[in-house]
Amino acid sequence: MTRNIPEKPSLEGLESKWGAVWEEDGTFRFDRTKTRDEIFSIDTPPPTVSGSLHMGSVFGYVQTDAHARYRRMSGKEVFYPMGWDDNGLPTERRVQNYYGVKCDPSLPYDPDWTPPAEPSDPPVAISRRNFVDLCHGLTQEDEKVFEDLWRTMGLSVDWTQTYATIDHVSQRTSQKAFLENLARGEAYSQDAPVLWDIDFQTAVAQAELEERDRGGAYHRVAFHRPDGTPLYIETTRPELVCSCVALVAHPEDDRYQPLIGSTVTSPLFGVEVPIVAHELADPEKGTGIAMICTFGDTNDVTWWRELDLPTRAVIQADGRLQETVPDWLSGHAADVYSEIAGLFANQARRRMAELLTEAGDLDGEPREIMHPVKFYEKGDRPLEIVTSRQWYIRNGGREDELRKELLARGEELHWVPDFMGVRYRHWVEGLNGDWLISRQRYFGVAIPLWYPVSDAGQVDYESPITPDFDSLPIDPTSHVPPGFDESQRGQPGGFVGDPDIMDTWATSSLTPQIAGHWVDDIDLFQRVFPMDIRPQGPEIIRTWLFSTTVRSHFEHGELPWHTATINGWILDPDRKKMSKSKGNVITPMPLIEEYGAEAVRYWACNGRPGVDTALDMGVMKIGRRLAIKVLNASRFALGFSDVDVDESAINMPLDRSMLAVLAQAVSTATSAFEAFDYARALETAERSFWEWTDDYVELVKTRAYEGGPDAESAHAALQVALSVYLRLFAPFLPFVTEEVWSWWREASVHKASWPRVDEFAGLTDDAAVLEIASRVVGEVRRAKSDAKTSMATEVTRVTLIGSAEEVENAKRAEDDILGAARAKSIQYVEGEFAVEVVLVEQ
RNA sequence: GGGCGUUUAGCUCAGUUGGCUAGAGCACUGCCCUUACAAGGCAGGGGUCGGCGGUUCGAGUCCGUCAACGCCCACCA
Repeated sequence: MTRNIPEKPSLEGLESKWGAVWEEDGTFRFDRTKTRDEIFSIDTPPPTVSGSLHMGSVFGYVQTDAHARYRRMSGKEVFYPMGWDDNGLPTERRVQNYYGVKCDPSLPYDPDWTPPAEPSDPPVAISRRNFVDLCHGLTQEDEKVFEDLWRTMGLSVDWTQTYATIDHVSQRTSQKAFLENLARGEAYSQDAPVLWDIDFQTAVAQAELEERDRGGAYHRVAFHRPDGTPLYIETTRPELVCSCVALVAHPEDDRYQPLIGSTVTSPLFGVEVPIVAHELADPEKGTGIAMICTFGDTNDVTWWRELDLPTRAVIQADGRLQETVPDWLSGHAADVYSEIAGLFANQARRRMAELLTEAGDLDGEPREIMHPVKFYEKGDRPLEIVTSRQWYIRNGGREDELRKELLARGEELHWVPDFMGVRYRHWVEGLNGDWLISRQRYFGVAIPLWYPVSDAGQVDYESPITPDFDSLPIDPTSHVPPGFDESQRGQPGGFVGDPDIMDTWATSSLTPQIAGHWVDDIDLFQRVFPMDIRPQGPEIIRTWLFSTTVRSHFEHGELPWHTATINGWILDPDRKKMSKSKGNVITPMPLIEEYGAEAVRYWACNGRPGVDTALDMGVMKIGRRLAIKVLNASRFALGFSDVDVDESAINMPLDRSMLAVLAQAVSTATSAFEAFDYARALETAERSFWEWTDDYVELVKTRAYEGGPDAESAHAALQVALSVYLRLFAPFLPFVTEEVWSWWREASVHKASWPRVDEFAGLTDDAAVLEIASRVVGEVRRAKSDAKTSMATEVTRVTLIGSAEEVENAKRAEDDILGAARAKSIQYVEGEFAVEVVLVEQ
């Protein structure tokens, strides 16, 4: 092929130019005829499309892309799909805000309804189906934005292999896997207290909790013993005195031991409650004796369950205390309760403090404290505990045997970096319950079950009716179970559909099965599963990584992937974690426009695996400079000939020495990539390339311009080296390397083979030749710099003082040294290394 | 309260199994339009490798301990 080298190569426009070519040519299209051992499969994280774009999104994906490109060049067929996580609460919340709507499942579907032009305030109530339609529509727009970003960044995903966690295949996969879990007894439902978000009005799982420090106050409240003496407890939740079912102290606490088994009455309400003993009661906290309410915190749930206490719940799903007076209160107690009925917990708390004070049962002023309070990670108000029927998948939180098996999976998984495995272990060891997967929300995969209704009108939750696999996905609120018809919905002798959806993790825990088409293309699935790598962020080890492991363990009896590569956090330039709440999120597009996609990629690939990395425009500038350098150096290296020069021309010691040095770099970069250390591979290539341009290129210049066979050797060596450097950089700088490749090669550099050391067989000489030549020229440059003169200045005489070996090696590159030094002659003296330079005749 | 990670030049970071005067880029200083590159090149100044204590012929690297920062987990009395 004839070389076609532009006069003034530039980075401008390369992203769109090559993005279009790759799409057109199907460069990254997956070839499914390959077998499992020939394939490298990636369980790409589906980004939450309703979330904000920020540099954190770019960071990990680019690192993975670099690795994918390495594997592709190494001869693997890379299965690199892209998913969109559009399922679930984040999308619902975005739709609510974007259009000013809220979902009211009691409303009928209105096929003609269109969203208001401006977000409506207050929100318009719409039917569940209208609401879900809006979610679908908006997520498609959001997905487009992400796809554009990924394409601009040059991710080498196969864009024909995309999925969305709410699409047909995902729903089918999710429902089928759930039904399999149910059939094997791995999924079950239970009516029990759960952590509950009062704003979203849904149950939440342990994995979605976070604790936030909130102000509270210890209220020292008097209960009364039969003889009237007060017994003080301390509580931050005096509004729950009406829900108190017992007081609890540690069994070995001498202060309270004599009271165990006796009763006290609650203040204001006069309810008689027992004093019980349990190890969980901490003698150090408060007065050492605590009030057990149903339910103020997860401790209460434990005590209630283990001590078999009655239930006296007043907090409703909306977070308010119920309006009607509870049946365990009457007379004066009922009057007191009416003071707090219908209030939110925090309002009731203040009122109760006043009432307790009036009654003389509050000792002193409430004592302000800061304490950790459980929140739903996406929520704004503290979680309450509400009893409700929910679906669970076993995860070892309640069974030692399963927990051990899942811990063993964590050991079996190859973690990069390895210390990330500890986070998995700690999470599994710390689980305190099974995985709650049902959510009382709308936009998600339905729990594919109906329940029979008895002739007496009772719903039988213990005998769910399941759909046929072929009918999946189904929506039990609109589809009818086999053997029934719609008129029997909700009727005695009929059925009801489960109104709940599954949590988003219940579906995204199946991404290998979804991307690999487990439900509808088992041939493809077997070619890609178990996947090679799962790249992801550290914060979702407890959710995504763990839940995917659980599902695969149950469904396939093996790990879903061989290796998990965990990326670090992105910190803002002040080294603070970027988060929306801090308002320091930096979006990628402006940076890409300013520095170019390759500069941003360079920055991302400079972050070490798993290491938190600060956003640094300085690093991006270096990346941009490197890309420009690649263009210019390539122009030089290819500019001596119109066609390829035969490698057999490479016979000059300096050229062969350079190739020996280059072979070293190839070896190092390759082993770095094999260890998933893209950053070291980049650093190796970059350092080597920079030395190549600074030293070798300067040394060879004079000879390269002279013509003749010695020049041919240089031309061929430059060409071989450039071919290697372009391929070493291709995973990191896909656009500029492709551009240069196209000047003199037919196919894509991304389909070229990763450089191998055996390419240099027969082309190398002692690396020491280039090394000594570079040192001598370096000393000459220093002399010129010290003399404050141009590097073009002629040198009268150079004297190299060195060992016999150094002298010998220098002699083998003497003409090149003289040319680069602009020297007329060089003399050699044996001794300790030094270079004497005489600039002008003395 | 526990766990993990980080701490190396003013800034952002390398430093693979312990081994010669600790590296890079940015920033700073000086010089240079040298036929790939002046939105560049060349050269240079700058570091008690967080503190303390060990192991060793030798420690940025291994061990102990303390501190700061970050993240994760932990029963809200």
